[in-house]
Amino acid sequence: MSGPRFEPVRTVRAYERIVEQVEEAIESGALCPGERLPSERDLMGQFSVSRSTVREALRVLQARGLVRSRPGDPNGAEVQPFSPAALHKSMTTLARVEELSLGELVQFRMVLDASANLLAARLRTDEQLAEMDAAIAGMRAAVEVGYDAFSAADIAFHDAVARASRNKLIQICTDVVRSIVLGLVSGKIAAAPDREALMRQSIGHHEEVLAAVRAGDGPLAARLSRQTMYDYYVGYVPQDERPALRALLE
Amino acid sequence: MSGPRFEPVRTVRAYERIVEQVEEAIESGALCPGERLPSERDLMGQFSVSRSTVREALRVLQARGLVRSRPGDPNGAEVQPFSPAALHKSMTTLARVEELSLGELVQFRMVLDASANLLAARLRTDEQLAEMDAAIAGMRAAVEVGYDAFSAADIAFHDAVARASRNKLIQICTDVVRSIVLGLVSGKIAAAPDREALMRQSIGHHEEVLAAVRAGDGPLAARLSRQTMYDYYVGYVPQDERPALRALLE
DNA sequence: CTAGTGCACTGGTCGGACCAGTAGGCTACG
DNA sequence: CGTAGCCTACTGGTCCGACCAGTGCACTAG
Repeated sequence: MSGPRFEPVRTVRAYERIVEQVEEAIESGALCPGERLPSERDLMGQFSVSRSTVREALRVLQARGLVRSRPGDPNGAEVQPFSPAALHKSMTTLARVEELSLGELVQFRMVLDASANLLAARLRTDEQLAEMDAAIAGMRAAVEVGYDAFSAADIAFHDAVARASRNKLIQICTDVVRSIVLGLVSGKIAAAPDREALMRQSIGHHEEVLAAVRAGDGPLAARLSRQTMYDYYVGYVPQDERPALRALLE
Repeated sequence: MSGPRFEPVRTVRAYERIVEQVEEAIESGALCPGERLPSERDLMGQFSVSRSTVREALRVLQARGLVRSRPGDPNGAEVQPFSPAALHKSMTTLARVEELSLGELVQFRMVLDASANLLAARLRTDEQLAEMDAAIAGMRAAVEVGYDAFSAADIAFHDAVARASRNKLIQICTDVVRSIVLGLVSGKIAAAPDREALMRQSIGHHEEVLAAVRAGDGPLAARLSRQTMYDYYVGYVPQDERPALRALLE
């Protein structure tokens, strides 16, 4: 039997075709960030569809972070530079819907940050090293100011390390996962009675990590960074999840 | 001067409010996967907006993978179980728009896979070990069959390891990044003249990794897995990106 | 020459309409 | 009595026309 193998036909909605075409134009570089799409009324002519259909397509493109439209703008929707906002959104959703635990998130940060340090120890430039120095100086100055300033300086340090890894994926995932973790625990940290001691301890740890990066000792920097993050967050991770975190500390 | 600090008012579109409400209902668990939303005509009553507005909201929710609607379905849109499809989409966009290089992608896979192996060596169950055995047996059997079957068995192995890590984030990111990498190189691998030799070499490497996981030697499993992936993909990575990959091999 | 005012356009929203599907109840036939 | 087939009452997808509140720009009045 088995005649010609027919595939089930997928009915494609009109607005999906529009999304595909615009997406292709953007991803291929035919449309660059900052450029404008034609107005909705023009697009309905070009695609031979109604404005409702054009608008549904634009809503999807906007949800994916590719374009943005402003009411009243005499030009059409603006092509956006890529931002991890969409990535962030879907990962946040994942964290809430799939019940990603704080332990898993911290564990993932340990993996990413350790890798970034491992690579940074080999690939960092002197400028990046200076950025890390400045970030730690900022942390030290921020102890007196408050937790928010401290956290900002801490983020600056980890961002500098991530950039030094020269891997954009590591940078972006680091950023996304960190903001989710901080959203879960920053309130608790800010309210901790011994937060000043925690901050001072964290600064010492960061200095050790930076010394390893400066010395070009990647494995050491990775191990120290894992330990640093473990110590900083372990207090907020449920007891039964801690063994999984310790599994990363050799 | 400095009177009361006024914040700029953010004009919120009607459809965004709808998205927020439905999103909240899903993420809080008030709406579970498989449940149905009211029909669009019901929703326009509940939200006191027109159907166009309801539809734009549904388009956004659908783009985020939270709901799915079928024409003709007497029930409304169906709440979807979380799928990494949206994550996959935004990461693929990132890869195209931001010109994520193959080197960065492979490097990220090395990081993820090594971490998964490190954790799996400690946390794996006997069943998961059996799955990995079966996957390698499948790889061996598939050498004669062809590259597609081999690749499928290879994927099964890495999936088993990722599951054994007990970190959902690692599992999902592994899946997403792998499919992007395979989309870039699977054609080249399938066409490689020496692909049978490559497959046999890969099987040997996987066996070594599995032995380390079985023995509970996490660091060894991690190192071997990095080496395995490096050897498998290095031929497709441009010369100038290879040093960054080797930086992960200590 | 500048400050102010319209105007022509934008996107956001509304309401109504039609179509092609689907599901499930109803009917008529075996 | 059981079932095959039709029928209806819905669904989502698309279209149309309209109105509103914004925005940018050209034009005008001082």
